[in-house]
Amino acid sequence: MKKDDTTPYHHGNLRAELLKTAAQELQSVGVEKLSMRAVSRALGVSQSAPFRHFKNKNELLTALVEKGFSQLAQYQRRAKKDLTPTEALSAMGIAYVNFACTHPELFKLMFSSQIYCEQNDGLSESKGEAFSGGEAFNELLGIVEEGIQQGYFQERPVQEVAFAAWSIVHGLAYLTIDYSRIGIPKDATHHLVQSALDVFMRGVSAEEK
Amino acid sequence: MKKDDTTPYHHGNLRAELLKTAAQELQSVGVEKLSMRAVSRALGVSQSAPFRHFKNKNELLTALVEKGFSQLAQYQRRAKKDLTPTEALSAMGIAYVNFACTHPELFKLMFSSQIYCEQNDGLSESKGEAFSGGEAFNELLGIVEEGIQQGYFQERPVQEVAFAAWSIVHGLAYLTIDYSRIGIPKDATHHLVQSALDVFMRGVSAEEK
DNA sequence: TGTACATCAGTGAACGCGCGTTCACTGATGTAC
DNA sequence: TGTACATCAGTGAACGCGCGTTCACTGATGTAC
Repeated sequence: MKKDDTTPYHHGNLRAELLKTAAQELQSVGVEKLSMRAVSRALGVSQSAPFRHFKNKNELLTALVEKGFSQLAQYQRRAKKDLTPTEALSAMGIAYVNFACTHPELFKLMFSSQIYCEQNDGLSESKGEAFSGGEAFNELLGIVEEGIQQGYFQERPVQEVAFAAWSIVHGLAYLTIDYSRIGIPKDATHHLVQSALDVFMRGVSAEEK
Repeated sequence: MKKDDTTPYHHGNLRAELLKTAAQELQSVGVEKLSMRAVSRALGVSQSAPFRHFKNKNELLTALVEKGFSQLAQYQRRAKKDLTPTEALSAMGIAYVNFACTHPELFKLMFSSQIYCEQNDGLSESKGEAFSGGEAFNELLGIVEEGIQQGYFQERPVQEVAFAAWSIVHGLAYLTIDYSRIGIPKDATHHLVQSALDVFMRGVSAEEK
């Protein structure tokens, strides 16, 4: 056990560094080219070292995804601070898209569900919590409920509205990621996201325009 | 050259069969586990045979994706037949989601942009046409324009509305694919899609409600 | 119609690659008395 | 404070695997005269 957290031992806090390096590697080469060996190499450590900290590759990826989800939830929480439900919903949407654009490969991995499906059929129970983006979705449900109660949004089943909101930002996220190199110029993206959210807000709003 | 198209030669129309088998394989194992060798094996043909018909794996995948896009456009065209713009837009959205759910792996591959990015940097010009889902997006632009001109939809820049529409159905498609095994029960999906589209249509509609 | 030749569409062996994971090991760290 | 021992976190060699792709080949098909 280390007393000195600031200056780790010569053989330091490998687990944390593995996660950090794996995240960088993921970002730069994508999931399908992410290899345990490359991560080890990047850290100057033997290729078997990671297996002291993660049972297998899948477990490393799972840890990455979990970190991703909590980071996303953080983005959301920050975005909605001190805003009316209408503004908050919009801000959270933009935060979602921003997260996706800042960490495109991580974002895709988070939602690819390719981690659990391959092997751990037995562990399915945990997915509902960790993998449906539960925390972030709960934020969303909260805002929507508030918005309806306070008369900002039209009366509709909360889950339906939340799901619709999730859909549009999810779509925006994917389109922005996949088409940033193609077709759509980078600077147009923000405007397109904004106007798509406007359309959505109008669809959900209690006011008549 | 074959005169008898119905009964191909003993060594038949391999190219077409490769595409068909690759599509099945893609559907059942996903892109990252799709291998040329597996396709060859499935067809009972030597593992080098495919390379007579496709320069490399990338070219096979590209062909698959192209077929996918034209099939998607077909879904769209069928859906909108003889409907008002409002109904058509909604029907096309449902068709889009249906396509995605029927061919989830193909759909993901189509939009993953992992095909071109790896190698063919020189071929980027063609992407605008084939890969931005051009044909399908044009269908969409057409409907939106019509809808605005005929007073069904609120006045707004056509591209913006079309992009917003695309976003929501794209998001619905991805969420439905990735969460069909998780959380959301299969039969709830259709209802959620429908209600998300309702919200969107309200946001875009010219009528005040 | 028959022969000679070119082309086409397969075969099968081989290449080199990077990967995930295991295993016996070693040296450093932490703990008990 | 010092010694004996257990545990921990690395090493490096090796395993077996499936892959994409190449290459010299062969046999069937198509073409010209």
